[in-house]
Amino acid sequence: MESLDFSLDDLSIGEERNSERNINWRGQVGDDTVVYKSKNLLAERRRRHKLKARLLELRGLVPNITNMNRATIIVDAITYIQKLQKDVRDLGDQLLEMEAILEEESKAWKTEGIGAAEEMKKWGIKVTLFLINSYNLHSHTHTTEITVNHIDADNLWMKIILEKKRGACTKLMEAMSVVGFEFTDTSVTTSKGAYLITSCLVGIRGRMLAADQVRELLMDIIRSI
Amino acid sequence: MESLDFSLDDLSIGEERNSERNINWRGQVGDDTVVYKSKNLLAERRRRHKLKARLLELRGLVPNITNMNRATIIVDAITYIQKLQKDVRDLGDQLLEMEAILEEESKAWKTEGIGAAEEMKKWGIKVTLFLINSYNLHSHTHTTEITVNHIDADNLWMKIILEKKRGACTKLMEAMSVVGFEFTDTSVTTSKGAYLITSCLVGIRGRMLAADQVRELLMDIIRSI
DNA sequence: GTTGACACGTGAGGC
DNA sequence: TGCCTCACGTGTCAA
Repeated sequence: MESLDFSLDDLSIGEERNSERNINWRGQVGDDTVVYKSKNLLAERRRRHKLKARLLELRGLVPNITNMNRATIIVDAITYIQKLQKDVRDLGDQLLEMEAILEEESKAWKTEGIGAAEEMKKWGIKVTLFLINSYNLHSHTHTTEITVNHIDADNLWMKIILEKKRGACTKLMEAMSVVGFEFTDTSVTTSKGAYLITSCLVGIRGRMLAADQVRELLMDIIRSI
Repeated sequence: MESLDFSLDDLSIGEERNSERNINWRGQVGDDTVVYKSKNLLAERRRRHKLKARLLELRGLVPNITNMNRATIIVDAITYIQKLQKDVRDLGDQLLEMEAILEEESKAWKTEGIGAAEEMKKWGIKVTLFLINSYNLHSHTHTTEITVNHIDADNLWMKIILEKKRGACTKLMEAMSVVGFEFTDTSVTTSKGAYLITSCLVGIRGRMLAADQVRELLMDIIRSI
């Protein structure tokens, strides 16, 4: 359609003079020189140059240069943008994952308290030991009460009410550490010959036992003390 | 439009053959029909359409669309690529930083408290702690704060903010127990490289030292750790 | 009426 | 040679 119109227009223009707007006229100068006149000739030239400059600028941004062609420049830019978008997505995911890990670690730091697992366990033991030492009564374990609840996948909250017995808590902590548990945010209170121990239990990541199992474990340990 | 063009071109091409290379000539067919002849007319048209398609595809990738212009499409693509590059850079930096932190934490985990002071500073813990304990006495290290108050004749209340260090708390407790003190109602919290220990100190009856003396004792112990 | 943007056909030049 | 790419001038349409 357009080409048909153009051809007709060109025919008319070439053949006869037209005074319409955007008047471009081809004046015959002399015998063989044809002078082209168009009002937007210069503007069009500027536009073309600008576009070319933009394209070159775009090409300068793309590291993977396969060709100088206009089409390939754009294609390269497209693939580059896609790669960048993918990179951003991947990096964002990775960063989120890292943040989650950091958050978890920071949580672990906060709850765990003592840096090394061993240290923490010893720390808990010491606390318990001192509490034990502060009261040197002997008794049996028939008043032991143990509560274990899940906080999340890797953390348990436990409460133990335990009759005072020398070294009991130490051994408890040591035994728990042996099987991979650590005590964090431990609080020990003594009252009327009993310990009240509340603590967060941090298990080995991904290998946390069920609360009931931990409770049984604690029971066994206390029984063996 | 396009199909019409193509058909027209095909028609024109089919009508007459020209053997000149790239030479297009306008032949009069009949009385008023002018047939344009160029061998690359169709190819050029394809090329233009392909370029346009690429541009549209590029535009489809860029979220910030200001205009449909060819130039603005490219400009938008340029700015978008720059933004993406910046994002990638920033995310990479952030990720590197995160990895460094993780590395540091794991190192600190391994070396157990060597970098605790730096970590405390890094997290701004020291400032907070000093603000909290600014009225307290200073010990030999910047990051240790000790407060000791009398509760009654046989009991002291103490608070220690201590840089995390392997075995520090253990040794502290052991040393205190050696000289006849016991810890009761102890709470230990660790956060970002610091211990916060609050405890009641029970001394041997009738031999309780003054609070200052206990504080000095604690400082000596900590200093020796 | 002017301006900007487009598509078009075409010639030139590079593999 | 043919194919491909580009720049150019131009007509047309919309703002």
